Amino acid sequence: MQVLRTHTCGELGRLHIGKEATLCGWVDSYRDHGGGLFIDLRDRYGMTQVVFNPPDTPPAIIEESKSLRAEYVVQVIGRVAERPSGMANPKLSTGEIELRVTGFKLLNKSQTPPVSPNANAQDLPNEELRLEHRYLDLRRAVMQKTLMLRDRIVKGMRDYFAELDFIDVETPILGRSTPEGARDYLVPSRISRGAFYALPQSPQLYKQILMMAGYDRYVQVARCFRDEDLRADRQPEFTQLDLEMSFVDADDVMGVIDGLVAKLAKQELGLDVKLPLPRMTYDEAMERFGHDAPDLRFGLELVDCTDLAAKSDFRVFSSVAASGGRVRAINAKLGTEHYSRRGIDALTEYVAAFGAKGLAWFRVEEDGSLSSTIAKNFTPELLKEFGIRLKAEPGDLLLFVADEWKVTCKALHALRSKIGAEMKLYDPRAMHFSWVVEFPMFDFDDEEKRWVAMHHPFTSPRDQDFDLLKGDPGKCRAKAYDLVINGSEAGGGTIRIHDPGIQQTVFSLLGIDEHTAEQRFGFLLRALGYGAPPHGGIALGIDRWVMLFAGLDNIRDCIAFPKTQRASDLMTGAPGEVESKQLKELGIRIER
RNA sequence: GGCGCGGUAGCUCAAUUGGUUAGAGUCCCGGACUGUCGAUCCGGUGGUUGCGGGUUCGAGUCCCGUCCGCGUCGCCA
Repeated sequence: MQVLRTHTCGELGRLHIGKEATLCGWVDSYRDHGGGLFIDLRDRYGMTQVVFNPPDTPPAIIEESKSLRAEYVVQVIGRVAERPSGMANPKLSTGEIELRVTGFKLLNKSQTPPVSPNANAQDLPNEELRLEHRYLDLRRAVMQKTLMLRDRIVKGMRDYFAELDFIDVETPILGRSTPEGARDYLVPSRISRGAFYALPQSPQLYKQILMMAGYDRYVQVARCFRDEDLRADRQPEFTQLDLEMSFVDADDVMGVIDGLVAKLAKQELGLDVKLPLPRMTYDEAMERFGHDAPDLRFGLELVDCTDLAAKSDFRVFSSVAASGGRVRAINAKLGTEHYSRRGIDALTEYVAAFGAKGLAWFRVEEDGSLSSTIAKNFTPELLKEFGIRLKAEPGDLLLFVADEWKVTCKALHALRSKIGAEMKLYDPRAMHFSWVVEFPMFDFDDEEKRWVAMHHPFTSPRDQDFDLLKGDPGKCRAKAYDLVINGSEAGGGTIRIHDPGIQQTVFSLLGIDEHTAEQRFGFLLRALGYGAPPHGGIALGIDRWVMLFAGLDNIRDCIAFPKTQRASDLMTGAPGEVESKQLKELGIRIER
């Protein structure tokens, strides 16, 4: 047969009635009625009911069709026919028609699949099996839907930037290790024995060099690698839409991304996103939400009560206030109904994982008074002040964390997220896009007793903060911006330093002396000395975009061949051992 | 590395306080059936309870260790 198929399983409809068609696909399910047999034939375009029935189908073919099982691959030739009245299936896009078989060929058999491509959500096999037999798992309609969404998102991005004159430039995968930042994946060099390449954590330095080379708008769909522990939204290799622009400030970069967000939100979700996207400074985000990527789909904001706490006789509050810590709270509106004493205990246990030593709480009674096991430590007047500060109304649950600033942020952010989800304070299908800007340049590493770059060492401080570099680095703010979708960091970028002097200053502040800087970044410093344009850019986490656009809660379902929590590939068995000959060539001996 | 959840038939799950021969649905195998679409009906096969040790008259169940998967803290410029 010359033509294996004339149509796909998703395209036949009323228009084709009476025509002959040849379909190929997988047997999704079969229904044997003795005299005749139905199969649902599936490919990535859809499903079509195929009928083996006299008089259309010759007896020999009907006999042959009896051996069909799930996932057999078949070719069927037949006539497209309208289904008998009352027999249409509204669940299928092709449900008004069926293919009445006249010719048939079994293209391949299948063993009984351990992972059923047609399993419904509650009978989904465990993930271990799905990953081991990924070729079967990827046949499932939701997986195909997600990967097709991913394709449209990436294509949408590529088209968008191409229209804006960005050019796609590939950068090396084999690069050089930079000790700052995440752990590198290393690749040993055979030729330079004892030396290693590192897989890129991002194409950061290459894209800056491209700006210095005059390619003023660069874009790349770039694979990135970080050898850190995995999470539901984190894989060791992931994909970024990476871009860089010359002669721009932060507003220009955010403006470009605003346009992309609007385009893709319209294209994929039918949403009209209002531009410009809302912006919030890092300081405001930390104060109101305790996190640099706040979920703005709901309220439940943090409220500072340190001044009131200082006036109480409750030692936990007063001592924290006296020692420079913070007492902050959230008001779970009408939360007493949702959280019993036991429920509050569970919340207390939950925040303990984030370093909070306890969770103080008050219920707001019918008369507006605050009740709690700790209420006796507060005067009625003070309780009233707390109530006013937190806008307390009957039925509300007030939850306090008293600790150093960082702990109150972590614990209350986690608590806010948990309560927001548990009390269903937002529509899970809602989408919220925003920017968080003006991040601190540096974070003080308490263990190593030194400043570390919050973003990366090439980030430019705000113009008005240049003097703070030498005076008070902790107050210095960066030209940095993170794109936040539903409480997830969906992208981040900065305007870079283009002045070699400032770059040196930042290096020395980070404890990178001239010699080390020369060794690691000499090429960048030299390039800065040959007419580097002001430049900046951003990288968007494509896997996360797909996850959020698809409404999924884990990133593995957005990646065709993901890794497990132990960073292994259950299908191929990677990482695997290698021949001793290979190790010998590389001069590597394994310690056991 | 820490904490938590899970691992029982090919698959999804159940199994009371430690107690008879570890069950159900589905898949698979055989049979019946001319319109189903989660087809239906009848019959049947199928088990190293992840692995190793221990306690016990007796372990899927309790204890110790270990492997694997998931979530999370640390980590992730």
